[in-house]
Amino acid sequence: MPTSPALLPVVDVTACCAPLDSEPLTRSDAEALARVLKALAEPARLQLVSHIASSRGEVCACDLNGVVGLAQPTVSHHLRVLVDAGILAREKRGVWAYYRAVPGALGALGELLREGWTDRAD
Amino acid sequence: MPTSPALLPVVDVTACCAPLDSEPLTRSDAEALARVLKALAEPARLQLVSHIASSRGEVCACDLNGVVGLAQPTVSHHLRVLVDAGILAREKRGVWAYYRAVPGALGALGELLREGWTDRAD
DNA sequence: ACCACAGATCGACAGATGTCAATATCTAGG
DNA sequence: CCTAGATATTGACATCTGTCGATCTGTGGT
Repeated sequence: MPTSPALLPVVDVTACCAPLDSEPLTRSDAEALARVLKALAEPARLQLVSHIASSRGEVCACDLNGVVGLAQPTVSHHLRVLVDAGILAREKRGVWAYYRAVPGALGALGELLREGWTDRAD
Repeated sequence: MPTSPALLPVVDVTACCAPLDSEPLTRSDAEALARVLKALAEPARLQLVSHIASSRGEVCACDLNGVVGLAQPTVSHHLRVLVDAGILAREKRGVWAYYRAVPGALGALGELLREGWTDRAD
């Protein structure tokens, strides 16, 4: 296999813990969850993720440089953080790098937060 | 007025923005969202929130000091961050402080993240 | 081989953040 | 009023984090 081998880094947010309100998080679960949340908890990264997600499919890094008003190394850094967290996936084709949202990643995170808080009215 | 007046700080995460994958976040929306996510993106705070949420109802601060292995001022600091973010609400009765989860807060956040990522398979 | 360009990495720096000891504030009893 | 106890606030400190300029690493074309 010539090109990029991995396409699913996927941090296991879903495997991290129970719905969050069913039982208290252990320290290590909390650390795992915090790692992913930290990756998201930054305005520029939220804009990048939102831009990529709303365009459905992949986005060239060259387009992302313009999205937030930051220098190219900074954007590259933010994208790296998001990839490391399993939120985005990167594929390099030729000179260009394409980013896409990892399917289940943020969905699982959302579920985790939503579970017990939306309408627990019983 | 003697006692505590407000009981619903409630940061408007829900009013912040569209489902996140429908259109790119503006800078200010991203900043608002990041503020709330930053409050959550810390292991100790996640444990505190989880502990409070899983016990349904209110929890005395005196019980929370033991939950994470941190000094009392540190726990107080973390709780303050969570209250400021609209995730927890505090009510002081006598010498004791009771914390509870703000009903819609994290639910809305979860929805926001979940919306476009779970199974967008069309 | 060379050049031009896209993107990643490095090094440095300012500002934010988590932590705790010490102290302050407030409440309830005596 | 004074003491005891529970939280909150302050000050200091080390670490983490976002930012950018400079540089490195590739790829594609000539």
